[in-house]
Amino acid sequence: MTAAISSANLPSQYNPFETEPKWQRFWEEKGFYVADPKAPGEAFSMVLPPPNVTGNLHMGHAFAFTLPDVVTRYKRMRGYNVLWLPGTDHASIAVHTILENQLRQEGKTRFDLGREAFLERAWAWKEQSQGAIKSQLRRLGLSLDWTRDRFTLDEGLSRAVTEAFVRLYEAGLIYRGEYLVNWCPATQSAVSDIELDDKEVKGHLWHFRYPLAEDPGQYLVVATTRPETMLGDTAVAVNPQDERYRHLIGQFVRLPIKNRLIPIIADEYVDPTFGSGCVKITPAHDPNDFEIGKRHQLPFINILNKDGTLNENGDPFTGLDRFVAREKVVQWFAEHDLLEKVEDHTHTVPYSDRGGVPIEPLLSIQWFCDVSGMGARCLEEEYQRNSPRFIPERWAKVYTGWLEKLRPWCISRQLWWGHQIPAWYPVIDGQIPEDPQAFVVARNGEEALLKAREKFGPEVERVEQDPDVLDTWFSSALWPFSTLGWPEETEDFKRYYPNSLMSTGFDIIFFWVARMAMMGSQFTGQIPFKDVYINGLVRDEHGAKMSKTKGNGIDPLELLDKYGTDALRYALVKEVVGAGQDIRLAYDRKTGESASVEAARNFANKIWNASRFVLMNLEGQTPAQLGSPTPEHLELADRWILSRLHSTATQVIAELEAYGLGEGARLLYSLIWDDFCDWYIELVKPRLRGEDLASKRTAQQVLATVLETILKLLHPWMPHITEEIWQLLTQANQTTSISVQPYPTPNPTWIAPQLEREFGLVIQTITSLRNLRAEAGLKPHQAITALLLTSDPAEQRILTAAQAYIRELAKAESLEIVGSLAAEPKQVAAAVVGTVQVLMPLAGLVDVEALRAKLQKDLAKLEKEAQGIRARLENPNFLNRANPEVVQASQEQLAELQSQMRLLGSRLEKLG
RNA sequence: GGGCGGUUAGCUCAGCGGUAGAGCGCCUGCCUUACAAGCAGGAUGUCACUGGUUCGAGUCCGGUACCGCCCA
Repeated sequence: MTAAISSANLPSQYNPFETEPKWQRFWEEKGFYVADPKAPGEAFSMVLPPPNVTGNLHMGHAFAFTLPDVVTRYKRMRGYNVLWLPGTDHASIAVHTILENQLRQEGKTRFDLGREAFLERAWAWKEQSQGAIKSQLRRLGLSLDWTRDRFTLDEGLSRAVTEAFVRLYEAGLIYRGEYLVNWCPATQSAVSDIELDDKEVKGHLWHFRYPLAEDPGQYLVVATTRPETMLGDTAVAVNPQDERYRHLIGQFVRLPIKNRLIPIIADEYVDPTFGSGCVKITPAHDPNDFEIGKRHQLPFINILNKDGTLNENGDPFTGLDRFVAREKVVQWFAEHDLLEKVEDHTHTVPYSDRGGVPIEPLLSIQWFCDVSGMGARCLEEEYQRNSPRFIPERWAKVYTGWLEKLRPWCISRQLWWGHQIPAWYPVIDGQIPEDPQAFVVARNGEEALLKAREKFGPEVERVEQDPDVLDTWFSSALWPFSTLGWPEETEDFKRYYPNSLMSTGFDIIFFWVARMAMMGSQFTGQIPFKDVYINGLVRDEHGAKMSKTKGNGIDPLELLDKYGTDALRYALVKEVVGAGQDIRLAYDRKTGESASVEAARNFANKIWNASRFVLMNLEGQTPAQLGSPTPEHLELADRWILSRLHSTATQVIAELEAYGLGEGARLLYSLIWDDFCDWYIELVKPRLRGEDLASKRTAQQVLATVLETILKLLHPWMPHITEEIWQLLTQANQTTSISVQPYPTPNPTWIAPQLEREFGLVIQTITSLRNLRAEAGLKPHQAITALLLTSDPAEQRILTAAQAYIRELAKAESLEIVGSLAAEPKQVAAAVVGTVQVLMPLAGLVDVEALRAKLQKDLAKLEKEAQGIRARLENPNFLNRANPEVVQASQEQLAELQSQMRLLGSRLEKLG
């Protein structure tokens, strides 16, 4: 099968659904993207931000993954030794939420099921979701190395997690401690600060009276938004400078309901201007109060159970839900005349991201990681060496800002799906000692038992592993190196670490990027990536953030099914400005159509048809068989398109090097559609049909080389269609792939700005004639007579060289380029380009008024333009202070406008 | 309260010191053997407001308004 035969059969519409799966399979089967650490070339390595195994990919994934694929494909073609490693994340809390919702439908809880059965379900869910995600990643045409696919809970990564935990513990950086954690009563787990979602809530501010112990007729007024917490109050605080209360400091109030004496203490934290200036202190249930409690050695009274009901300390409301208890407390105060007042109060309440309910600060024993040291090292790296480099730069501030106010990282979660904490408690006499510090950390159960007996004596019967799992982000933090085989010093690790690039969203700079940096610096002594490219969000058609709760997501699969992968990829990337800016995706919810993806689909179709034209005219010859065109055979149009090609390639490469992915996409659009299709192909048609075989061959050579270069330039954005056409064009027969061909290297000697300017005159002349035709109401097939009148020898030379083009594209059967007119034509449509008078004599009946109106309109336009420049040139300050070149350019510009106006004026006069 | 984006043609967005562009949509004419998912031609803008810098400001600097995000 030759290309000549197959290209004759090419359909006139590009069908992505036939070609895309074919090439996806081809790429993977042939292993083009399997990294070889032994192969030469500077390493370019990335790990895919692992999608959660929570269902399907959404539009944000499609966007966030296409961007680095453009970079990866470019780097691969540039000869780098590329590794792009895929994987998925177990997403502890998210999967729990899904499974527990399922169980709720069945009227069960995970505790009914038990750990083992629950985990079985989790693994089954993971299989299903992971399968869907992987096939979707493949459908996006991402050039991932699937032989290195990883999952955060797989054996190797779990070993890395255990190793990291043990090493951190041995370095004294992991400890158990009693802290106020953000407790989610819905999921019954601690959540980190950054898993909180603050919501504005309309609530109340209740003002309570706390009677003084020594004088029950007097009382202090405290205000609270959470009345039930008063059951755990252990002090009332005032500002030490506050004259109103200074004399009371050290005295006591009698806490209502509980009838408990609690001290009045002085603390700078209290704002004397807010409310009454008295603050109730509940150290076990408020982060600020916790700090005060520690400063003043107050008792910590926990009143809550883990499910959000009150415990025995909440007596007399033991067993009630926190919100029911709230009402009861208020009622009690009201009944005992201790409720001073109630105000409406809008305040922010922290909600659990996953659980969807207000979190409760709760005193409990958790595992913590002291990240202060690693954080400080990361900060220094960023400040001293700009490492990692953020693109766009402004995100570095978000990163350093967070690192500057690091808190201990609570890494334990009261969940089952995840990496169980590698800590064991000794069982002595059938019991685990109450001391929270009685544990050992080990790599496995056997080691734990040995360590436990060593530490607690031979009476340890057995050990019991901590039931909690680690925060999912703990394993994610190791991702850039755990995926490469760490803690082993593997070949991959040595070759591809640190990663060259991390491409991800701004929303997880804290969750993820900072933690990877910290763990990387801790375990490998290096920041795990050189560059961090931060992409923006895909917003919906109204500019709103897509979210599950709003239900305004746009399904990428729907658009892929409708327009194809290349179209979606191109549509997403071409919207990007610089980097990191959000994009908005046009979308019609009624029809499911997207104008921008459709435009990209049309672009693909345009490329397809231009290629079809080229293939049909190469007579079965490949670019290699045709060879390079010899410079002396090139004509004007050839030199022009080659100049456009090489200058655009130069710009595209500069953009790619600076992560200007959208800009590069737009540059190629213009090169392909405007320059190549609209002008070059049209200009070359007569030569392909003509008798001049040398000219024909040159045209074929230029068409072939330009098309092949364009395909390579565009490949990173639209990998499938470029592969499809490239295979046909080169007759590569699937022996190799365009994706592993060298990226074009522009040759500056082909770039001819002067020639491009001159060609501009030709284009304008043709456009002007077409305009005259249209104004005169001529049918497209009607031939015209054209006169081009200019006294400028340079213009004469250019037009003469291009006269065949003008004849062809303006449908001029007679064309004269003259310095003066022998006889003045009677009725003539006229325009002016440069100093060329473009004249189209019209035979027979013509609407003279229409010709006049057209000339007057053109004149008015010129006059308006001239006025601006004249005003500038009449300003002495401009003449004195502006750059002389600019002044001269303005003068020349005005001179040209004036001569154009003279020419049009004389045309107008001649109309009579 | 602090920080970061954005505001340009009906819509989606480029442009970032020399007097405004693209795609879609709109109007006119075309199924011209690469392409009607197309071709040719055309219309459309106090570049949010406001001071300033400059010979000259969508373009640089300050402020205001509105929209959106992030952190308290």
